[in-house]
Amino acid sequence: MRKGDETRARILQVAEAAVLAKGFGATSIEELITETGITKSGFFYHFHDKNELAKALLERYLENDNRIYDEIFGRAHELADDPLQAFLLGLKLLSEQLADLPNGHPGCLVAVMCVHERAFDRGIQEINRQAALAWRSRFRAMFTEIMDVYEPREPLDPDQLADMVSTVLEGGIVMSKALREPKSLPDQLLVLRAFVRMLFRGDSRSPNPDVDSRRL
Amino acid sequence: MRKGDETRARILQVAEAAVLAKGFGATSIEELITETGITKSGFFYHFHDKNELAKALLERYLENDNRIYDEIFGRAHELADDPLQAFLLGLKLLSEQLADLPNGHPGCLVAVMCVHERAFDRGIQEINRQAALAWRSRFRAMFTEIMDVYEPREPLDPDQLADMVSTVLEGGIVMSKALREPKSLPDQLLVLRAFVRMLFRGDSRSPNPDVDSRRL
DNA sequence: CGAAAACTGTACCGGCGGTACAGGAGGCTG
DNA sequence: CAGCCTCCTGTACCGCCGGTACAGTTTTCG
Repeated sequence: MRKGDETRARILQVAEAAVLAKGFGATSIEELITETGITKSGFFYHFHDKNELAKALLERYLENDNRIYDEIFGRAHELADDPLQAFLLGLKLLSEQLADLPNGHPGCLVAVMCVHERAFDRGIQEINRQAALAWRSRFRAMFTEIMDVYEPREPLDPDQLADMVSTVLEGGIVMSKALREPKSLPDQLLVLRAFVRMLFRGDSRSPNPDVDSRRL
Repeated sequence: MRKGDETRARILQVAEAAVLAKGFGATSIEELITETGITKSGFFYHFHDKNELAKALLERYLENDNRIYDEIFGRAHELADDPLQAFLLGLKLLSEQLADLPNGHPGCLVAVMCVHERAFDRGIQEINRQAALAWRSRFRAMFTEIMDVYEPREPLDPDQLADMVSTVLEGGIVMSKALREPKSLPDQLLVLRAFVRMLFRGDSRSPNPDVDSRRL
């Protein structure tokens, strides 16, 4: 039914903001129901316990997360034919989008679930792992595409390079929260961008190489 | 008194392991006292509430954290005169030490406190911020030392470079937990190491440049 | 209209963080 | 030896929260 889904979505929306702000344990069900305007019974009609809420929260978050990456890197691939240019543009667009958030990135639910780790069941741990693997394969695809055209200066594993993108995102979120400097996260992404550009193109002060001459 | 400090230390030790495994909210005081073999009253004699426990936990963690960095990069500076070599060696030693942990890195309390954020008072948030700033100044000192000798291929801010080390460490911890691959964290550190080497030394396939000829 | 979906209301349970307070063991000091 | 201080123990209690149970009510839709 539609009405039920709408209420459920409203709970998830309120819950996500609360969990990202205070952590999962510090978010009480009672506060969620007062904010969404339903009763406790209503809450447990939708989620039979807090663990199920966590699972739904994580799934919703990951859907949105993937949608954002699809959009940004899809647009980047439309604007640039060259895979390296597209990836570098994508990182830039992502950095800009993150810099535009007035209060900084609200936080990553994957990181939240990692920190709480054993407090959740294996189902959530597995979703988390699959999410990380999905990030890896997403960015690995970009790096192998780049490596078909450019030879890296250092022989780095595309899987590890791909993980580096997620690592900088997750670490950047943690650090910008610790530092209370929202700009830190987008800046770190740009540092990564500089590293990747350096890896495949070398010195930035030399003019851009003629890309097509190196294409297979 | 010595006896009190010893009990306090035992509580902190038990608490740290529990918090890193399950998060702060999921760690109950009752479980801590059964494991340390004291009573609830005994616990509240040492820490007047859970927030104070968190504070003491964080302070203890950061002391140890700083000691480890001092040791590793101190040794690296003993073994290598050149600041770049010393830094690269330090990253390698750190990576090896992290790879030797059988179950991977247990987790970073700074990240835990960041995730829980608003659940704690400003005192803890400030300690967290100071810790991140201390990491920044530690690694910035190394990068400015390196920049006195080597010119970077890309004009990167030493503060942002310094933050990159913390970012990769924090992100690597999150990612290796999400992936359930302990090796991921040390690997990411080595990727960062390759990036830094590339930034200051260029192509790894060319022979090592004569360092002294570039020294000021 | 009727059935299923989407709730509300009430009452209750146990665990947990936290308070209050009395008292006791053990060591140090005058 | 007395007395005090540190470092606890024991007991009793409070309120919040997650969760259960279940009966009843409204809303939605075929």
